[in-house]
Parts: sequence; structure tokens; C-alpha cells
Amino acid sequence: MYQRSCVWLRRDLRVLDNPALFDACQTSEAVVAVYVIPAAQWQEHHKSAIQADLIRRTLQHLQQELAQLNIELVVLQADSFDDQVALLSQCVNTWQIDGLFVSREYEVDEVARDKRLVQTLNDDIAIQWYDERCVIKPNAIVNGSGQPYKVFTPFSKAWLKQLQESGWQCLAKPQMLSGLMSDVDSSCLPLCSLKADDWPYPIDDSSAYAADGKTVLAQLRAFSAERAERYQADRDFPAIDGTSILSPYLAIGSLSAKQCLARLCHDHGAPWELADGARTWLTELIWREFYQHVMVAWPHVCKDKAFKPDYEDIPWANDEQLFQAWCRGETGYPLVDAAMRQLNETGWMHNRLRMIVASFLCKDLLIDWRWGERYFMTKLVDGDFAANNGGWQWAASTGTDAAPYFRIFNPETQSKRFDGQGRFIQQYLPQLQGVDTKLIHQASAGGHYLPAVVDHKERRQMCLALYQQSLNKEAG
DNA sequence: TGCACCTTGTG
DNA sequence: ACAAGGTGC
Repeated sequence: MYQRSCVWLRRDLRVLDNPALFDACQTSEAVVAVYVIPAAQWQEHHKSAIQADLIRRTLQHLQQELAQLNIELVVLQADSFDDQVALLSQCVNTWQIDGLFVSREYEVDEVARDKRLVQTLNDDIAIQWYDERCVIKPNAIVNGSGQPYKVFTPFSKAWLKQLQESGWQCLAKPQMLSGLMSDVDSSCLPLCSLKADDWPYPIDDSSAYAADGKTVLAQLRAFSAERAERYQADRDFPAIDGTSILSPYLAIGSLSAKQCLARLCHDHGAPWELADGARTWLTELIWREFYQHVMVAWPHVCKDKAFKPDYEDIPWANDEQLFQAWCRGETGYPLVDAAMRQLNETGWMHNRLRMIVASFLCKDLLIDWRWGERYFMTKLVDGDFAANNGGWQWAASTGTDAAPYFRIFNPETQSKRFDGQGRFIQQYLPQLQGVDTKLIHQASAGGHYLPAVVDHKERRQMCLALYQQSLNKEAG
């Protein structure tokens, strides 16, 4: 039993199914929670202002929810990860903490920070670590040779098998503690207000996304009950509201993957016998796990490296003008531009469109996938390193289970297939309303739109040459 | 080891 | 149909 415990919240901003919080409450007389904003580190990791704002609003709600459990949530401000460690150490000492409860983060910098924390706190207090970001924790799934999987399909089969064997459970809301830790002295600490005006990071309004746990959960329930069945049929069409848009909450941890799985099974049955619609959505959840596992097994992907070393030295053209055109949604390819406008305007982009604009950046504009990866992080409300990096490396053919390099999306074909009526295009490019559907998918919309910055057929040939040149060089 | 598999494209 | 690749059983 601990007298005075501290829960360090990071990407587990929820009261339900939070093992660190749950255990702290079960084993302690009194509990205090702390969140430390590392503003400079966020900049360095290209965290979007909109995601930071969603965190800010989520913390406001969490503060109230925790107060009902007799837990104070103290929000502090640091610059770097080193400052974060120093602050935590200061909290532990000044608050006379004897138990620290933390959920793991798996990125290289985060792991290094946590290692420093362990060294700093030394043997002063016990730290309890929890794995909650994945349903099945990283390193726990290996292939027949005892190695982590590099290919998704066998990974997902092994994942399901393991789930069936070991089972899983969601944790309930912790029981209210008998009293508040009343003497938490924060007077010497860099307290941070959760008001937008005082927030130590650029503000980008995130109010289109839910910040309170109840609403997030209601969204999960509504999706599972009303739309999961149609997910497989609807998910590829950006004009249809076919996806769950729960990714922002999974990214900041106001929702856990286990909660998603539990709700899906509650409505649709066991994971291994789901009907097509729900099964396809579960598959997307497993993709998320897959990329987390890949990042842990091959941490060099965290250091700006291609997963496949052979693909490290592709001589990208990296034309700044073309990159700007892509960022702004001014390439002249209607669906690509509409997609980029969705990202810029809402902080979110449909996954089909993420694949299309990523393929276009790498294989039509011949720009380094890392430029796109970075831009996505600065804009996405659901930015998550592993998922974003995995997706970009997939598109660039440099990653695990990637599309072969000669597989190059044809923007016009994709547009016809997944936005046949041009409804999505017209939503974000209203100037194309009224343009014939025979023309709307074409580069420059058959003359009704901006001139195309490149010619797909020509660039496709250049792309193949670029990759081949680079690969032959490696082989020789 | 050979073969299926892969968020697809071109001829 | 076939394909400029790579993985896993």
C-alpha cells in the first residue's frame, strides 16, 4: 500500500480503462495526477496546434472527472523532455510521493526520457509501468522464426490468435478515494493554465472534436451500433460518412484501443467471428497495432530512416515549389487538392485520401516522403508517430509490407473509383460544382481548374527510373 | 521450396 | 493477363 501516489498522465488522458490510474487508486491512500506540457519538444516533434488544443480541452474535462474521484490534476509546463524529467523528480520530492504510476510511450525519444527518469529517481521510489496503447503489447507477437512480423496479414492472424488465447479486459472507472491529497504544494512549480489565452503552444481551434470522455464514448457507441456493419462497404468513399473518426481520441489517449475492441464485440460478437463490416474496422485497429509494434521492433524508423535500408538513398527531386503546391492543395489534380484542403481546414483526412496524396507526393512530385510525413504531423489532429510514419513509408515503398515501388497510384483512376460523382471534390473545391463528372477527375478538370503542376504519365516513368537507379546502385 | 498474398496499374 | 518485390508458411 502506498501513502501518496502520483499518476503521470501522458497519452492516457482518460478515467476509464486506464491501468495506471486504476492501480494507483486501488493501492494508495491518496493520489495526485500530473500532466507536463513539453512545449519545445512538441515543436521538435512537429505536433500540430490543433492536437495540442484538443489535449488542452481534454485536460479541462479530465480535471473535473478526476476531482470527482478526489484526485487533483496538476498541469505543469516544461520545455524539453529533460525539463520534464527534472519537473517530475521535483514533484516526487516536494509532494513526498512514494509511488509513481506511468503508462509507457514507445517512441525512441520518449523511451530515452523515461530511462532518464528511472535513473534520476534512482531507488527513491517505485515506478509502476503499464502498457495500454495497444491491445496486445509490442514485442509480444512473433513469427515462426521468433522474429517480429514485417508483413501485415500474417501479423493480424497471429494477433487474433493471441487475443483468443489470452483474452483481454477493459478496466472500470476507479473507485473514489476517501480523501484528497490536501497538502499538494505547487507554489514553486511552473503551473500552466488550461485557458486558451495562457496556453504555451500555438492555438488552433479543435472544438469540432469532442474533449469530454462521455461524448467520445458516445461516438464510439454510435459508430459501433449504427455504422460498423456498413464500414467495409462505405469506408473507401470520402464523400460518405463511413469511418469512425475516432483516431484523434486514440492518438491522445482519451479513448483506448481496448475500449474500441470491447464495444465492437459487445455489439457484433467475438473478434474472430465478426461479419465483414465490423471485421474490416477491427482490421484497421490491428493496422494501428502493427505500426506500433514495428516501431518498437525497428526503432530506426523513429530516426528519420527508411525501414528498408536499400531505399534510404533515393535521389528525390525535392522541388520546393511543387511541395508548396501540394501543401496548399494547388496541384491541379482535383481529388489531391480537395484532400489537402480537408486536411488544412479540418485537421483530419480520410484514409483513402491519405494514401492518394502520399503516393502523389512521393511518386508524382518525386519529393521525399519525410517532407510529407512532417507536414501531416503539423496539421493532423490525430497525428501519431507510428501510424503516420508507417503509412508514409508504405506509400513510398520504403516500409514494412509496403506497396512495391512500381505500384503507383493513378490519381485519376482513384478519383473515378472512390469519388465517382465528384461529390467530395466539390465539397472542398466549390469552384468545380457544375463541372461534368467526365472531366472532374482529370488533371486540371479538363480545363475548368488550375493547370496541373506535373503530367502523371511522365512523372510515373521518372519515378520508376528514380527508384531503379537508386536500387541498382545499392545492389552494385 | 515454391507459392499465396498484397489498401494496384498498365496493356 | 501480367508485373520492376518481399515476406511467411
